[in-house]
Amino acid sequence: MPNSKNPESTEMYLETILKLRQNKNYVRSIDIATEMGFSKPSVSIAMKGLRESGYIITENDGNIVLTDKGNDIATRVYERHRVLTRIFENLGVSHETAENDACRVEHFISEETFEALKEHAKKYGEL
Amino acid sequence: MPNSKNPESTEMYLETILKLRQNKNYVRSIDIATEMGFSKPSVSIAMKGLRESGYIITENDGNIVLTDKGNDIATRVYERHRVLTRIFENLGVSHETAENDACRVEHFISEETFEALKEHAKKYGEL
DNA sequence: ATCTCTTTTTAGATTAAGCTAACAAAAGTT
DNA sequence: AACTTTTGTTAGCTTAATCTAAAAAGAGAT
Repeated sequence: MPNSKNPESTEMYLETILKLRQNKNYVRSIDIATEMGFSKPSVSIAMKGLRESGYIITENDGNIVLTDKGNDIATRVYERHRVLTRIFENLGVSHETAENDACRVEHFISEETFEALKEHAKKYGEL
Repeated sequence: MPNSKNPESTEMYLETILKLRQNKNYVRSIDIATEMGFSKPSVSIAMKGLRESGYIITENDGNIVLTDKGNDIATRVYERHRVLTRIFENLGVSHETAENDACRVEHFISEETFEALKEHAKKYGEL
C-alpha cells in the first residue's frame, strides 16, 4: 500500500494554494506555512508529497503552481467551502461557525450529497 | 499535552457500543471488533483508553458498559447520525450514501450548525 | 565578493491509530 | 480433569502528519 494518505490534508494544502493565488501572483512555501499556521518543515514535506503526486510543480524561483490535476481538486474543494458556508449562514449559523464547519465538512461528503444540498438550497432561494 | 486524541475515533467506538447494546444485552470487545472491522488488539487498546478516560467500565465477565459520561457522547453522536441520515435521504440521496456521509459528518459539525439543520428540516417537513 | 537575512531542506522525535504474531486466560465439551 | 475453542492482552511494527533544531541555499545590500 504505497499511496494511502488521508485526502483531508492534501485537500487543505491545495485549497490554500488556490486561495493564496487569488491575492498574490506567486505562492511560496513560507506563505502556506504562515497562512495555515504550520511550521516551515511541515509544509516543505507536504509540498514534496504534492509534487511527487503530481498536484503541484515548484518553479525555479520557488513559486508553487497547481497542475491541472491539483487545480481540479483545489477548485472542487473550494467550491464546496463557499457553498457550504453560504448554506449554513442562510440557516442562521454565525459566519465564523459556518466557515469552520464548512472547512471540515467539505472533505467528507460525497458528490451526491453535496449536489443534493446545493439543489435544495437553490430551490429554497437560499443560494 | 497529555490528552489530545482525535475525538472521531472515540466517538465511533462509543456510538458502536450504544448501537450493539440495542440488540444484545451485553457487549464484548470481540463484538466491537467484528462490527467495526478492526482487529482484536486494536479494540483492546481502544477500550483501555476509553476506560482510562472514564467513558466505559468493563465488568468482571468482560461486559462493556457505558458510563454516564460515555453515554452522553454516544447518544449525542447517534442522534446526529440518525438525523443527518434522514435529512440527506429526504434530499434524495440514496440510503447507503446518506448513511456513509452522516457517519463522517456527525463528528465534525458544531452544535450550532446541527441544530440549524435540524430546525430547517423540521420546518420544511423533512423531519 | 562578502555579509546578512530569508527561505527551504534535512535529520530526528512525537503522537495517534491501526496492524500481526504470539501468549494468556476463560469458557465449553467430552 | 484435560482438551479445544474463544476471547482478551502484550509486544513490537507501520504510517501519516505534525514538531524542533540545525544546516543549506538563495537574494539583496554594501
